Parts: sequence; structure tokens; C-alpha cells
Amino acid sequence: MIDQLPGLQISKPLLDSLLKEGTVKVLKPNTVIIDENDYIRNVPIVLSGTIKVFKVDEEGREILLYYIKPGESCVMSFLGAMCNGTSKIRAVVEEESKVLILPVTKATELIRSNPAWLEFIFQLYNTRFEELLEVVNAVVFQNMDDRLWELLRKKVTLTRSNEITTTHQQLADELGTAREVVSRLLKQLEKKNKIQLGRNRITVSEL
Amino acid sequence: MIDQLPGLQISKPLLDSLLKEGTVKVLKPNTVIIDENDYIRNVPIVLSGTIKVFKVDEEGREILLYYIKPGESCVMSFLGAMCNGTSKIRAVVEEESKVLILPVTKATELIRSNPAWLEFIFQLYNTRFEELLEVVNAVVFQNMDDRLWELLRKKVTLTRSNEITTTHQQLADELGTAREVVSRLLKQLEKKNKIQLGRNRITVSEL
DNA sequence: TTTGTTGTGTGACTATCGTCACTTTTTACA
DNA sequence: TGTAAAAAGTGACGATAGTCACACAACAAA
Repeated sequence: MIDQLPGLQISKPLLDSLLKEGTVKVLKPNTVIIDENDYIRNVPIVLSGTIKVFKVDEEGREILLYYIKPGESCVMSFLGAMCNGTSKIRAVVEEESKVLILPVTKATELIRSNPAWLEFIFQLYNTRFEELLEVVNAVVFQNMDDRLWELLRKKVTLTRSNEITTTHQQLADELGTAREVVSRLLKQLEKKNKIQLGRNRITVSEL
Repeated sequence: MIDQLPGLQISKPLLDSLLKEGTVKVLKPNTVIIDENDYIRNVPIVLSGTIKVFKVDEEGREILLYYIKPGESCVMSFLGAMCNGTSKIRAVVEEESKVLILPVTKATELIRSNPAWLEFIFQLYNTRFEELLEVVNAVVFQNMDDRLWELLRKKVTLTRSNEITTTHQQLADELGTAREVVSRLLKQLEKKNKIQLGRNRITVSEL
């Protein structure tokens, strides 16, 4: 069911019981699963593909927080659900994804009845928290060129392909910077022979 | 027992049952409750005073993430405990604080036995997550002068006094910048009559 | 009172990044 | 095949903030 399991993974028995409670959907790239200020009615669990999660600020600027990988869920949506809140984030499908949609009611019920589910949630919190800390760290102490390079590397690892299909504008949005900046820095990376550039395409040669 | 309850608060009955399980300690300012890479054996719950939580990076640079206020706990420590991990953060006493020290074993037991505790933990996660998102946002999209001003305002609100006792270096550390930068920006704020400067002291005149 | 330590003020310089104002290239499709 | 739209390249410039090198002020302890 889950075709790749980097890092944290959901256990088979837990997954089986979740599948009984929810429905599986296949979602195309760029589908918005959760938008800012959305009321949360479902908890999505990614079975295949990847979802990217953004923080959106008042002026519409955004920054990539982390990826939800197969075997993971969106803890923010879960929290929002538990606390009757609205989403502070935006979740968008990056690669076509199979997603298990679990109604909030079921998700909260399961906390009492299924210890494995609770454990799963906590583990996921831990992961996300640490990832957020990394974002803070990167944004405060790293230069844009390093951040860009790490973003490219992350994409390569995630998709298991060194061909990245994206535009400079998209990368800029993910880093919270301007398109020109990304273009410049990509050119520098190309000069260092770390990547090759093409239209809508970046080929990473050296990790 | 708890002398101020801004925002989220722990319920009386829950607090009572926690008091039976842990011990209360009074901690002086600058006491390090949890340091980076510490193994976590206790979950601290703040009864009075304030604790500040930092992310520390490899080069020793740090940045303030959030404050733990009375009636709150350090979720990171809790997570670390649950997941057998070491701390990614540093928690330091800002104002003298009364802290309830709860052993990890008790904290995990209580999850099964006391629904209010579980609820409390989840609420706290939500708060922290949102605060972290705010940090990311501030750091990416706000200028240093705004961030500094907001930090000062936060300190005033927290201590309920418009006299802040701190050094420029401390503020710089909290913002992840250099002392000179803080000195410069503080001077600008003084020129705008928003603050008065003194040695080890900043008086905020206008909120 | 002297002396050392800690905190603050400041000018000069630099690097990074955001912005503006384009041009050029690539591609879709009318 | 021509034309418009989308993506990318690029130079110039300015603002912000990090760094260096001090001078100076306040305080504490000897």
C-alpha cells in the first residue's frame, strides 16, 4: 500500500484499522488539501507521493515548512481538529498522491481506543517539531545559496530522481524569496557544475 | 498556586493530581532546566515565573523560540521523553519560577489514566506549533527593528512591567543577531520616544 | 581611589538580498 | 507560421544587517 517509507512509518496493523475507517483518494499535483483558515474535518494520511506544507502570511507570502511523506500524516490538521481550530497552514500535493482521508471524529475516537494511533501521532509531532526547528535555524543562520541547495537535495531524495521539474518562481516561493534571487543562485550552482539548468527543469549532478 | 494565567491554563483538578506525582522546585533566573542534547527524565510544568526556550545551532548561535508561561509545560521535553530522544532545545529560567517536576514515567502513565492530561498536552502542542510558525514568519518576512520591538513588547506583557532588565547582548542572542545591531535599533527606538535606555535597563514608554 | 570588567555608542565597511527594469528564450496554440 | 504567454537571464541599485575596530561610560571590588 505504501510504496516508500523513509524515516517514520506507520505500522501495518494500524494502517489496516485506519483503512477501515477512512476512504482513499488519488490526488493530482497542485491539489490544495488544506488551505489557510480552512475548518478541519478530515485528517489526511499519505500513502504514496508527497505533500508540501506551507505557512502563509497575511500578505500572501509563503514559505515551505516540510514535506509529508508516505506513512505520515498532517499533524497540524490533527491539532486543529482536536482544538476546534482553523488551519494556519496550506497543504498542497507535490507529486500525485494516494491519500487516506480520515474523518476527524474517527481520528479522535481512535486516540482512546487504539494506543498505536496515539503513539503514531506523538512520534509525528516530534518529527514535525524538529523539522520546524530546522526551518527556523536555516532561515536565521543560513544564506540563501545554502538553503536553495538543500532544498534541491531534499527534492532529489524525496522523488528519488535527480531531475527536478519546477520553475524558479516556485522555488522562490518555497524559500520565501524573489525569483531573481533564485535565478542568480541557480546560475552560480551551474557554474560550480552542481546542477544543469533547463526550462522547467533542474538536473542535479552532484549531491 | 499559579499566580497568572495568560492564555491556556491547566485545570485545577488536573493540577492537583499532578502535584501528587511530582515535586515543586523554586528556580533562580538563568537556571538551565534543559540543555541541548540532554537526556530527558522530567517534564517541567511552570507554576509561576517564566521560562524561555531556545533553539541552539551547531555553532552555538541561538534564537528564542517562545516562553513557557504559568500553567504551561515544555512540550518538547515531553516529546523527547516519549520518543526516547534527546533535547533539541535549551530551556532557561527568565524570571524566578516555581516549577513542578514530573518524572517522565508518571507523565506517560498519566496519558492512559487521565484524559485531562492528554487534552492538556494536545492543547499545548497546538499553541507551541502556532508560536513556532510565528517565529518562522517573523524571521523570514519581518525586519529586525520590528522583531526587536515585538520582543520588547512581549517582555513587558509577560512581566507586567515596562521596565526590562536585560543587556543588548541578551536581546541580540534572543533574536539571533549581533549586539551592535540591537544597540543601533534601540537607539532608533529611543529617538522615536518609544523607549528610554539605561545600563541593563530598557523602559518602554509606549506600547 | 584605582583598576579591571562589563556594557554601550558609533563610524566605516561589506555582503547579501530584494527590487526594478529590462531583454532573451522557450513553448503553446491560434 | 506567427504571436502571445511563460520562464529565465541580467545589470544596476539600494536597504538591511553583519563585522571590525575602536572609544567611552558605569559599576564592582581591591
